[in-house]
Amino acid sequence: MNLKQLSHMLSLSQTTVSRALNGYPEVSEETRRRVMDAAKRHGYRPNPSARRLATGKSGMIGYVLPTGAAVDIDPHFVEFLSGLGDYARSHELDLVLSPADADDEETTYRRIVANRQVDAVYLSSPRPADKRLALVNTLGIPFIVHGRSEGFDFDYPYLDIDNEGAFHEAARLLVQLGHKRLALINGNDRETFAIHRERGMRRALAASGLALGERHIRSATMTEENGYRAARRLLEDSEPPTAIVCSSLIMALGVVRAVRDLGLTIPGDLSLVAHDDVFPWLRPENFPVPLSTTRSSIRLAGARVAERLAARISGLEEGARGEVWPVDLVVRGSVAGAPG
Amino acid sequence: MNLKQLSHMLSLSQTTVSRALNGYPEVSEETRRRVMDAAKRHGYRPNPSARRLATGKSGMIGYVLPTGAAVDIDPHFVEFLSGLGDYARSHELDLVLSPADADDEETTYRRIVANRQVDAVYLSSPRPADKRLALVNTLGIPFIVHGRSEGFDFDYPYLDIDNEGAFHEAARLLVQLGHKRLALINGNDRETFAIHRERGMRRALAASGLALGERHIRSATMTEENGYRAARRLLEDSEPPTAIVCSSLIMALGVVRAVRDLGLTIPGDLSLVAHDDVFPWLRPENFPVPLSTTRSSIRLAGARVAERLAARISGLEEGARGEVWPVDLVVRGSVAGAPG
DNA sequence: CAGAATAGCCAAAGCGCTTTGGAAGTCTCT
DNA sequence: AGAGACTTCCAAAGCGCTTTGGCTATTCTG
Repeated sequence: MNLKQLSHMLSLSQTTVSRALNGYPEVSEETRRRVMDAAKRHGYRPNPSARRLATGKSGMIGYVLPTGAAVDIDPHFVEFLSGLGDYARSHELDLVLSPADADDEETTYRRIVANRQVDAVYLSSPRPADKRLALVNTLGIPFIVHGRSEGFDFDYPYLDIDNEGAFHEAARLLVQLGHKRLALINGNDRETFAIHRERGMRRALAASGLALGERHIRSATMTEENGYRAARRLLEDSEPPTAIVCSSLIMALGVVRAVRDLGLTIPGDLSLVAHDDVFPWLRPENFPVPLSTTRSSIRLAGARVAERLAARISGLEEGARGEVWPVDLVVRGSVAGAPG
Repeated sequence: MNLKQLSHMLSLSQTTVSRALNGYPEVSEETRRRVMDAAKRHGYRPNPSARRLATGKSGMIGYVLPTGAAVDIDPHFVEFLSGLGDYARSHELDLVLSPADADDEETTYRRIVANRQVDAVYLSSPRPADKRLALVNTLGIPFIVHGRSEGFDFDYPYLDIDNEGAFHEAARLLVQLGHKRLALINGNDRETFAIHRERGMRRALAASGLALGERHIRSATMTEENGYRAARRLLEDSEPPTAIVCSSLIMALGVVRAVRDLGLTIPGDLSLVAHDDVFPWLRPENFPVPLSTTRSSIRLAGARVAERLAARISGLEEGARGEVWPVDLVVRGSVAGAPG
């Protein structure tokens, strides 16, 4: 069933039927109802390919997926996707993942924009002065950044959590508990979120006249192994920290293992706080010692990004609106007063 | 730059230019070269929307993503995706994720094939007599199943690992080590992979005159917490197992925690083997006691599925070829002879 | 060397939708 | 009653590609 058949069936022109279906005003209410009815009854669905060709709109949102033998997709991605899907489903929005060589995402961005494959894109894990962001901005396709960049002379729409505030609060709590030597096990420090977290922590320490020594910061991709290594390094130092703030639950697993291997205990010898993106399959309350966390559901963020993307596509949202979500600090058994 | 302009520029018809570009034989080699050159020089890229409308082919592969507030996307998905992306990238194949209500995926499948949004789809986590599989089979769109179903009177193309063989081997090893009371902590037992694993284990036990008691099988979605609960249940039983085979690394985390909580040790009191899909962020050799595993890279599977999907789209692969990958058994410190 | 086959090219007809630029019909106002 | 302003609909021109059905030369057959 296509437009031609449907309109013939109704003894109307394709124009009128098309307009009736798409809610244009220049068609009488009665006609519109008649058309709508017939369309529903015959299960008419406009052919998206044809519509695309005519309008240039695809009804899809895009994401450029960096790939390569050495590139691992972050498991956070899947949770974000859950949220995105939740929203997209109810709006018949599809998501197209365009895999790109991690060393050359630009070509792919240019391609999907030139081809008008998607109506909007989102970017994630931005870095300061991220090239992708500048590119997408000049290409003129609607977009939203999940996270933030820095160092641009233009504004852009984003959704981010208050990483700085979260780690500020976490550190402040630890300081209040009497800790003087804090350490940070961060994610990849070329990404903005990691920079913000470090900044938050430094600010909290500075407020009490303390500092975060260079040897007390470790940064690496967020795997269990890297958490372990970082913790070993820190704890075997001559001046080991009495509290660690950690950028991810997965790394925290490694930290816990290191603490055990060294015969130490949480929170007796070490207080631990980690950031929790809320995975269904790994929960901080189920750590050997329930883990204190800064918590923010990445899934909710996914849904919100989808919602805003949809709004931008339909012109309901404009401008460079930034949105920053507060982060909960959830205190559990893994923190205690500083030892000794 | 579109076809019209390009052909005008070459003083050729659109027909000829189109054919030259698409490798049709009825154009002379010299002309083809001339056309190819000009196309490259001017960066001509055929408009995919137009091509789609004309041919019905989209150059994308599809995946229907079950979503919903109560639905969690498996973290394995992201690893599979890495592999898929690896292959797809080099072939300019995009992947479109169509989120669907987990209770009604059928509508979405029908939509994407009716709309010809994708040239092929893949299914994952199939169950016995999986409706999606029957549906996709009758809809006539090229597809590949990642995993296997059972109980159909037709064959279908799939890629699966030898789950039965893997768990057979794992159990056999444990039996050889003298274990008599084995337990299985499985994934969702409505999925075929879980059924196969159970079958493999039963077969190994039966071969030695042993059996897998109902109380020694637990099945749940693969989270740390479920692993913990299952292990507690098993180990606090009046006849606790001396060895556990576990369907995932994430669940194994929970098992390890339970063992600790109960004051037991691995492998002294309990031998443990788990299946490892090879996550970059959680490695069995880094468990408190290095974990023995049945190992199969889900990422490689993703790449292979993409490759076969591409082959099916271009008609290079036909028929219902099933492909089953063997699984490595990797023995590490978490297994030992049965206690006392 | 006539007739058949083949190679190489082209005009035009789709693919199924949206949108432009009217054209008729109906009302309103002076 | 005629001019202007709406309202409601339509024919036809795209969107940019592929593909069908020829139409010329050129080459091959017997």
